[in-house]
Amino acid sequence: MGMENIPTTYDPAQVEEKWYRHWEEKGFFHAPVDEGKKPYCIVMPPPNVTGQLHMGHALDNAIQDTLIRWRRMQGFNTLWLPGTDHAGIATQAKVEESLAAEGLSRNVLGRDKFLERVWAWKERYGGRITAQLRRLGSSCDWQRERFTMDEGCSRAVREVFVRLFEQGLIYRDYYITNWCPHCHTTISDIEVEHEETAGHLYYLRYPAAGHPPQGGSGWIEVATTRPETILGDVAVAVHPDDERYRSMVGTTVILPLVGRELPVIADEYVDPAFGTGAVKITPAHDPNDFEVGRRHNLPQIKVMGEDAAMNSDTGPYSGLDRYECRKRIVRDLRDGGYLVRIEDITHSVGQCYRCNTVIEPALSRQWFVRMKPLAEPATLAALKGQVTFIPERFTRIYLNWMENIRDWCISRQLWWGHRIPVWYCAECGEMTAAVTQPDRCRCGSTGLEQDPDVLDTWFSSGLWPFSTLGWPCQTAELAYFYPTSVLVTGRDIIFFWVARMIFLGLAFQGEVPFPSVFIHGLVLDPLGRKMSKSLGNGVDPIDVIESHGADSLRFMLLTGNTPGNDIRFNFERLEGARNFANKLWNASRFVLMNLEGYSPGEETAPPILADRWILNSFNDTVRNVTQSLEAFELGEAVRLAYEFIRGEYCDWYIELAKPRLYGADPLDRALARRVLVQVLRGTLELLHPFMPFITEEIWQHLPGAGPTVMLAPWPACDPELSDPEARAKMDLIQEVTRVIRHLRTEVNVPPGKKVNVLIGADDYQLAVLEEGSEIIASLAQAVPAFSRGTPERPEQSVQAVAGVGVTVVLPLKGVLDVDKEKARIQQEQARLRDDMARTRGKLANEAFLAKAPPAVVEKEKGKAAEMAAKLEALTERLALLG
RNA sequence: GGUGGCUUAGCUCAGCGGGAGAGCGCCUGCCUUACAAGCAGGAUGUCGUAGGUUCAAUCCCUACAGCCACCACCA
Repeated sequence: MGMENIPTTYDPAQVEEKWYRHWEEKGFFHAPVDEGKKPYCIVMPPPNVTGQLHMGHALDNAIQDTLIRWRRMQGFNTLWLPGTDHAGIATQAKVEESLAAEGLSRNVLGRDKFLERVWAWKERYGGRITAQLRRLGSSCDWQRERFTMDEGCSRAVREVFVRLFEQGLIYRDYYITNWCPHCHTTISDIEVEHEETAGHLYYLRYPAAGHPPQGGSGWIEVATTRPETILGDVAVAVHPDDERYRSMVGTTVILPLVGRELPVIADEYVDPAFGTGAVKITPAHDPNDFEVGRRHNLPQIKVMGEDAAMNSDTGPYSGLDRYECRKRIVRDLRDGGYLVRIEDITHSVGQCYRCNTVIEPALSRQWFVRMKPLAEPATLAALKGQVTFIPERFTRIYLNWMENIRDWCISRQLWWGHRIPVWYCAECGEMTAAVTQPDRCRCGSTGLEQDPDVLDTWFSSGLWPFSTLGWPCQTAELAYFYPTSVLVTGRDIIFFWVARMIFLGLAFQGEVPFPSVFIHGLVLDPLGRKMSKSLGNGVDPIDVIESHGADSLRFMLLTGNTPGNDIRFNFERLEGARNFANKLWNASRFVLMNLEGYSPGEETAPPILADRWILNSFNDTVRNVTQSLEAFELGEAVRLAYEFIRGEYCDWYIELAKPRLYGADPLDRALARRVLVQVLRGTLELLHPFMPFITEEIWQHLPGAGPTVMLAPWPACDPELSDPEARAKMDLIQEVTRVIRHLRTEVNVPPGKKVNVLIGADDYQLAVLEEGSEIIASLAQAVPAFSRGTPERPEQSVQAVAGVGVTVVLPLKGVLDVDKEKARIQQEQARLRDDMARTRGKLANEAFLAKAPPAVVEKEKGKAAEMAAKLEALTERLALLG
């Protein structure tokens, strides 16, 4: 390979596509079942099938790909299972929009034709996001790609529905649900976003019917934010203990404008301190009123239709939009003398999470999942540690939600989705739930009609960890890969998705779908705002890949933040990442340029200090990176690798190698080359999970490369390479080098000019520095000489002599006083021994072992081991000091 | 109303019981035969406030303040 052809700047565009194609074509992503190997599996959170990649996806997938690539190199049989979601409301809305542009609507087309259009839409845009995921470098098993509405997943959906139905865990009921007047469907509680909104509180006076009771005022005053709903009022409620209204309970009042007589009832729900302490009750249009209505057996009067326009039962208001009606009602109430006053108020108003339309609570017949029996095992699983959230605080959030969970409304008045597998008999009215369409009803009638509604999108994604592995068939994949190893997702969908996968996994597989849930934050814009279409502040990952490369994007997203925390998109850091890739590129160029005639097996001299030092450092890095990955600290892992490459390999080792490469000793030259290559190769392997493309490109250029770095064994920590002595010596040599460099600038010695240096040191240091004198000479442009002991009045010597530009007399700060240093170490050792005794005592204490959770015991053990290691290091250090 | 998070160098953020750090920016000097997307050197911090625990606290505990997020049925 001619290195002259390797350009001095790294160009991602030249290599990314090439390698991705290579990997995919060679089948490196594919994971067949192999009982001889340990499985490691992640199911990808399925993005919207017709969506486009955004930064959230980029972060999510960068994390997953890093974990997957790392485990794959560790020798696990690694399956990253990709797929897409049909995204009911979102996709249907998009297609409806495009129809509207043609002057069409879904109702004009009819259900079948409309669905054809959606499928065509899916065909057209369905490949876009998966192509974009490839550009990120995602090493998923595309041969196993799934879609929530493919045959297998649909089968699983029907199976789950029918089984839950048969267990009585799915029921159909008239209930008040969140109606989106724009999307024309019910949505579940978590799909409603509450926003603080400025509104008005209208105080209205309802006159008493007949003669006012003794002591009464002749009317009752209620407060409402939605005056148009008075048309559906059926009662006025007060708190049972409220003295002000006690005499009125049981009497009736007249509903203004309508004239209906309403009973005054007592119910604990009313807060006497709010408004007037009297509440108008509208069971068909408010969830609380609905409950009150049920308790008191009140009628439910609907006053609005699907568009949230007033219905035909509202007389003069019929046909008016709800807000238009509000204005009219207020005017009419004022004219009639019923309006007492209007107050400004800010209150939280529910909006549809898709279209931001204000939700109208509405009464309708819907399907629900009974949550209590499903939530209990899911709660227990988290309490018992069968599912662990990373970071841990999300466990509480999850538990909190699970414990207060309400029944899940799963029916949607949409067409795009899994149609509810229930058929109604025209003859007897019987409902039949079935996996496949039944021929006839139990009564014998063939007049069956399927429920028109479809299921909530999250119903099918909730089955994702097992439906994608073949369930309900007991496939080899299911047995082998379930439960999966970890779930990686954003904290915004813990409720929507994670919780549902957990309880459905427990219900149908008897096991949690994953032992760990790794939660990451949102990617915010550079100013810390959420990226959104309406703000137009989104950054397109594909643009970034094109300008800076996928590796840089991944590096930027993975560094400098911690699990669960939001991350700001930051162009400076992106450039930093690109610069780092370039640094890596050039360091590699340097190595490759110096390999002319190199053969891996050639004879070398025994390692010298510099080699021992870099190998020790590399070994430490391997250990620390691996440990960080095991703790899901990806940012820390990549930072460690970064610091090793920049701070040690590039800044020092390469510089140390230069004179050796150009020198006369062939054995030493061979040694330097060998170590340069060995460490570079290992570093590329460590970095590969984070920056797959550039590492593959360089790795392939190294002598003895295999088919792919993807399948190279993950670097192992090698006790043979551990060499604290070399580290200690190099620390001293580096310190001296830095001090000389500093003094050179202080006294303005021109860069190329050599200086004579006189260094005072103790015996131990003298030995070390003499060993390192060549290093100091070349890296500090100095001619070092050493003297025993501290030079007198060192600073003055520096000034006086350096002014001439020839000799620098150098004191070594701090390290000179060996006795002091020894004392310090001994003191620390004593403290460590103390701590260790305490920890060991704890670990020997049976009461502690019995009571403490396993995690705590493990932590204590870890601490003990850590202290032992520290102690050992200190002992070595002490020995070095003589 | 409830819960959680954040507050560390000019900016963006790591760290987290015994040395206060990185990147960018800034200052000085360098195109030194891998890299100016670079090299060498440098300046910069009462680690939000007040208490407490500890031999030792930026890190643990308590309270407070400011910002942010989530949850909640305020009519």
